[in-house]
Amino acid sequence: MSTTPEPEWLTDDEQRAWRAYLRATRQLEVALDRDLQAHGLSLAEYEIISMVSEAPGRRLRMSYLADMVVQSRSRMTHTAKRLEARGWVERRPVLDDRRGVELVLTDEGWAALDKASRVHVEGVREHLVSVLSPEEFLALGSALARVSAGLTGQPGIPVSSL
Amino acid sequence: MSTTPEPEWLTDDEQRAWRAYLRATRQLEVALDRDLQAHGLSLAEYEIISMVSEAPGRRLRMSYLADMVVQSRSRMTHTAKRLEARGWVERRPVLDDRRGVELVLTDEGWAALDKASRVHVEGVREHLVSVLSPEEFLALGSALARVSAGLTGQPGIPVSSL
DNA sequence: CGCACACAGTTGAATTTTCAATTAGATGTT
DNA sequence: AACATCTAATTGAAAATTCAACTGTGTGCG
Repeated sequence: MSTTPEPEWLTDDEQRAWRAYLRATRQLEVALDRDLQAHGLSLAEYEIISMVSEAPGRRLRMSYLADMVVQSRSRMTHTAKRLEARGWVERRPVLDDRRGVELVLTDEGWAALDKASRVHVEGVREHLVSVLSPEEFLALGSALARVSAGLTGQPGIPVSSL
Repeated sequence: MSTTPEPEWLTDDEQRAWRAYLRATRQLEVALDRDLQAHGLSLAEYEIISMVSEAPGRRLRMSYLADMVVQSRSRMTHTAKRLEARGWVERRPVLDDRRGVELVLTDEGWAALDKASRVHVEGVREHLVSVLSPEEFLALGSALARVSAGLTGQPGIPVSSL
């Protein structure tokens, strides 16, 4: 038998960076979530209705949304049900694809989003943007955009195939 | 009555950066979590035993851990219970402070961590580190370290007080 | 000392998320 | 047309997380 090859461990600097990443992203999530809670929604819910609000016709398909906000379809369904119960969205069948469902933002949903969005930007500015220089923030954005691209579409079986 | 002052909305660039942040961080979490699942633990659990393993005596207090990994104390308790049930940690009362409990990593826990850590670093390298230049990655780390510092210790009532 | 308050951790119920089917419709191939 | 396969979405139970209440214990102070 052969010994398992040692992976390339993180250097001290890298380790520090990675730990900072984990802690900061969680703290930020918690902070933003807490602020939104006061307006009756979670960050995940906010992201959903926020995306819907920007789409033409204020409507977006479940599966597309699930991909964008990185939630399982199942979770998307449950969350949509709750949002619907609050009267913030309606679910309507898609015309061309009879399997499809789209979420439509209601006026109440729009109003709720309007209020929440103020709190949200302020949080993002205060906790993230204002702490970094403008260049730093944009650099972070473009770095993570690349990370996201690398992670998109390649489910679990990255290599070999053919 | 007076109109609510408009908050300083994000510019298009900023908005893009922020969206990239949200999506990338979630995708990365999902990817790393998926890899660890195969070894029977979640990323959150991994972080906990990983921190414990580095502490002198392989032991760390609950409340300290909760702060480090950004989890509520309640969640920390539940998670610790599960880890204990798997035999990966033991819970022991702290000597000086009779309110305190510390988590001690068992040999089984150490073994599990040893296996999982390989998968974990590889994931971090593949999905994050390798996508960025070394400078970029370290810059991201230092930027987020500042974000974290800004978020640490200031619970919910940041201003005024006195 | 005695009291008020803060801190560490736990508990169990409510809520949310995950997980493993399941239904139904689209797509591609022969 | 008939078949297998894939995609969209839902369902309900299991598992994890949050939430609010609660038990002990440390701390500061009159």
